[in-house]
Amino acid sequence: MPIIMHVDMNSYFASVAQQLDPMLRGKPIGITGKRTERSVVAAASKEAKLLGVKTAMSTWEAKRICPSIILVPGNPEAYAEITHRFNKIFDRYASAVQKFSVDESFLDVTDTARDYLGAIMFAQMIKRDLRKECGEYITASVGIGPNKLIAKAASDMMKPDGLVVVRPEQVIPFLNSLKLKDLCGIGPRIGRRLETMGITTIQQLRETPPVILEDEFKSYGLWLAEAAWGRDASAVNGKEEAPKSYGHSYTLPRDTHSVKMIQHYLLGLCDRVAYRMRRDGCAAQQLSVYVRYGNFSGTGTQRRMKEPIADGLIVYKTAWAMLEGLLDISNKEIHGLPVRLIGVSASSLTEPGSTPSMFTKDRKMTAVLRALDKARTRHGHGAWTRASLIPLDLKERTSGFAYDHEL
DNA sequence: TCTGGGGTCCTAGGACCC
DNA sequence: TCTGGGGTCCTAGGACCC
Repeated sequence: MPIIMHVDMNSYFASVAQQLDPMLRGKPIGITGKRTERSVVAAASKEAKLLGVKTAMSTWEAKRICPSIILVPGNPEAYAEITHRFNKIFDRYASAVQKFSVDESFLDVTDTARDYLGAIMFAQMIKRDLRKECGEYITASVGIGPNKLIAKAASDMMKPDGLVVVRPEQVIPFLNSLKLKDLCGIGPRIGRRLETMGITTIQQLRETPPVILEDEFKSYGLWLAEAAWGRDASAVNGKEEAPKSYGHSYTLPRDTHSVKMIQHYLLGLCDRVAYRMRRDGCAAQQLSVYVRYGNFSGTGTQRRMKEPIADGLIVYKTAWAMLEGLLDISNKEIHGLPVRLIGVSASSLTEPGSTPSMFTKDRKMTAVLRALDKARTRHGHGAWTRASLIPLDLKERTSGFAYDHEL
């Protein structure tokens, strides 16, 4: 029987901010995107949580509930650095480590810890190493169980800095103490659908014949039936998988009917997507665009490429043609609902490292892109920007809009 | 001026081909 | 009374996770 550990960093982004900046320690802080307006709290410090701030709450509401909150823009480089450090710690204790997100990992300690007592010791050693090597403010909640599903639910039970162990014989009583939504995989929609079927507890889910669940949820129903018993056969996958898509989206500074404004931000998004593809030596065979309107409804479309693309301008021209088909446009104005957010995503990627000449036929352009990419690799995304992105940038700034000019 | 931004996987239905 | 059937590609949309 496997022994799996799930390590979940507590208030991760906020903890990193407090670790790096002593002025933020002991204070209610919220981490936002690069912009604080029209954004949400990606992570709240424990002080902010005590005052009622929750993850994913709009910054607007967070400020209303907790006027003393300090909003801090995220610092992706710092997270990557600390994530790298704790991954090195995990490698010491586990035969396989699977990164579940930037702040969560699964560890297979079956062969290294040997038994649950050994796993508990490992968990304590990992916590000690984390403090020592990542900082006093970086703490984690650890769950230990016979599979990923149980380990993950266990780590959620005690926060912050918790350690919860669920031995195989304790799985059923443990599950019976949880709510349906505590299982990773049962979100609000599935939860509501189960409720309309009269299933409100994990116990009831377990007593429901799998075939009924399969009828309602297709193959997902069979997964639900297994999950109700605390079964999860998926292994800890230690291999680093190449991304399957690269996407960026952006909520505009204000809802708009302006074609120009949308084209402006779209070009920035496409440039970023294309840059990441070139950096990783791949190209897109499928492109998706997405629009969210002012009333939060949305629509999208995707298109197969005749040949793989990785040039920002080509990505942009394609994406705009697709977006144009989605929007009702005449006289450079969009009709109907104003646009709130636009997004672009590149998928069906070619094998990394397989891109011959960056998929642009123009050799001069290839050389230009290569030089520009080099500058970004060395000096960051702000190293250069397209001239066409500047006018609106200045206009935005003089009109008092705070917005990310790196776009 | 309530509701971000990054991903993954699955299903359904139509087109198309043999 | 009528409609083939199976596989694959493509697009749209929905669900989940952090």
